[in-house]
Amino acid sequence: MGRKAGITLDGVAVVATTIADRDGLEAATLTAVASELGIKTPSLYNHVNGLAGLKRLLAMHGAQLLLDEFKAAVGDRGGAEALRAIADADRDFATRHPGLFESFLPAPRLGEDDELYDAMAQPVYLVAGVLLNMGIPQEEAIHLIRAMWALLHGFLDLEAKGGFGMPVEIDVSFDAAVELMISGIEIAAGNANARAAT
Amino acid sequence: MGRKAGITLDGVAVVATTIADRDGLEAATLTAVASELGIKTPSLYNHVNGLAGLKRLLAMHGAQLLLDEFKAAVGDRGGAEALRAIADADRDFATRHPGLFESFLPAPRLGEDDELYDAMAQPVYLVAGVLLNMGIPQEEAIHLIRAMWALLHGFLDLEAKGGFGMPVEIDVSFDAAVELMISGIEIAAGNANARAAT
DNA sequence: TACTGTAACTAACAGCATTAGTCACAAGGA
DNA sequence: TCCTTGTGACTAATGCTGTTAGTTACAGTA
Repeated sequence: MGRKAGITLDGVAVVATTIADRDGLEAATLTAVASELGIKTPSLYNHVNGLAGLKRLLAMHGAQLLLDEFKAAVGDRGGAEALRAIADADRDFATRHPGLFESFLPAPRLGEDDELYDAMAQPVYLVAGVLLNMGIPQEEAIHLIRAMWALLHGFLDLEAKGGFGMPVEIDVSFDAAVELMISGIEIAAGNANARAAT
Repeated sequence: MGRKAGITLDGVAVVATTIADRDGLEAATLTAVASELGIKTPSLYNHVNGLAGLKRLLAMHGAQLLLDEFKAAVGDRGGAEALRAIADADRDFATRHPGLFESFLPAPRLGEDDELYDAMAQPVYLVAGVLLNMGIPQEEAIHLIRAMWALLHGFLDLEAKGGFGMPVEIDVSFDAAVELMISGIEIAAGNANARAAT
């Protein structure tokens, strides 16, 4: 006994992600993760600060993955096309990683866990960048980002948890909702640019 | 021992709601509820089918309360005014009953628990009624309801869980998001009515 | 008055997170 | 080469969940 089992923090994250996505976030217990890794539960404390630490690791892992996928989806596009790409990538992510996606919230309060806060803010900053590039002034962009983020989060959460009743034509609904939001944003951008031109 | 303690299902619901709203949904355990009621944990099984039953009771209670508040808020208004009233009532509800609000999702799959499914669908039907009265055809209304519902749910969930970062000007953001959605709905209603007039 | 159902109880157990204390191995320095 | 030290596994034990089984006192009804 006392052998090293070659366990890395990344390995823990991957195993926890697999379990969370397969069996639901609440199934990603210390016991389940340890068992999957072939070690006893208390040994996990050498890698992670209890259950809270495991959840944090999951959120961190998810935030980085989501940012990567956003960047890949956006490429060098901008404007409405970039927003559509982000929306689709977000839904794709939520579909492929339901457990990880769920671990995203609650967000830490600012000053509580700055590193995690920062990681989770990155995808939002990316959206912010798109809006600012469209010519929307910062004071206005805050509200539009929140609206966009709320729509995406709400839609995907409802979809994941069956809150839409019958799962009929949800693809159409998603596209319609995103287009609705994008038109609103484009109108705001148009107004802002018109003001700037005078 | 063996005395009746005069406990009603409604009493259980009220106590559970109080705890959930005060200390968070996860604090509404069988032990906590039983303790607050002055009985032992296993005795709760005479009223409620375990923890799942308690959560169900909470969701049921919340759905009915929300429907009442929606109806009171809407009154005999219609159109955009009704939608604004619903949005504000929803946010008000989420603020006053954070635990209860959280218990709303996950929704049961259709056929799994029809009574709860129906109770949770009522508030949605109310929104549906408003849209149909605005002249929006049913096929289109489905998508708009989902968008509206997703926006509200997402916004309130993010707000409750601190997902917006700094809590600055959230009132403004909420109004802006709701107005954005309502303009989209009004445009759709205008188009539909124009088509109908020809 | 006897009967029956309800709603409380005690006892016991399993699964979870968590803490404390122990021990084997691997690596680095004398 | 040997000794020291730190890492990362372990066992043991605790407390808090929910849950089941079996028991018992009371209230209302036949």
